[in-house]
Amino acid sequence: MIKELPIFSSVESQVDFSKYELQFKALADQKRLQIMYELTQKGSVCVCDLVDIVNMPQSKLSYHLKILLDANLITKETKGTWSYYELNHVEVNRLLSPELCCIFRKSDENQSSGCCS
Amino acid sequence: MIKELPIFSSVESQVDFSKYELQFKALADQKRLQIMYELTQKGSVCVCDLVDIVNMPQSKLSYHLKILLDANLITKETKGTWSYYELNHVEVNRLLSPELCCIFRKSDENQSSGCCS
DNA sequence: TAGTTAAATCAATTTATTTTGATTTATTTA
DNA sequence: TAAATAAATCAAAATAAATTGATTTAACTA
Repeated sequence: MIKELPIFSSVESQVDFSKYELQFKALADQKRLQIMYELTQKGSVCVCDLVDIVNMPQSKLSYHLKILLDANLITKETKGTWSYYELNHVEVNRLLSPELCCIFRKSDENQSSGCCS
Repeated sequence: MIKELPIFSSVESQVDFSKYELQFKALADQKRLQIMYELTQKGSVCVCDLVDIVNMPQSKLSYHLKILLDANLITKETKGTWSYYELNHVEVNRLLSPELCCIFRKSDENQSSGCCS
């Protein structure tokens, strides 16, 4: 069996995937996906409540929220002592398929698109 | 300042995100994203060529290919001694946004959707 | 058959990420 | 003002993932 010659350029096609790496890293954890899911369900939630919802020690939750925030997948608004977090729907939609976005979309806000079977 | 009472159920909404965790973990690496990109560009590529294309030692490449394969993001076909890998477009499209999928779609095969500006 | 090449696997090391509990800073309430 | 609560941060320990070079298995070729 004779193999045809490879057609490759040793000039590396350097596309910068660093932003995606950061975002996929943030998504690559069940705990963080659950946090995102709960934010989808409940809208805006403060850390003090989220601690009970996801059943996590506060410092651990804070760590994971920071990773999601740095990846721009959630947003934060501080009111006095409390910090409220929300899903960044725009960025999530930019990244994930309509099918997947559905998981992070409340069932009563199914817009235009024909997803969410 | 008085905070409203939390409305949460301590009954954990256990959605299973394990499959997504696996897939996002596979995507959460620039080297693997580059491998996927090259498979998109070149179609079906054997490991022996890919070694030069992505400029990686063989055992390292093999390790990363396995992670992508286990996540069902690529497929493998063995012909004799050679193993040819391809992008699993169906699965990638199922997971990622049209915008993102464009990165993993050859420029001459832009179908229906109005993406790839 | 002997030698060569392709590609997977292995074990050891290195590097990165996560968890933990304590501390800190800021804000609020009594 | 003093005590209490919210949430971020820190350093250490624990876990997990990636890299390396060597080895192995299989298939091809001379």
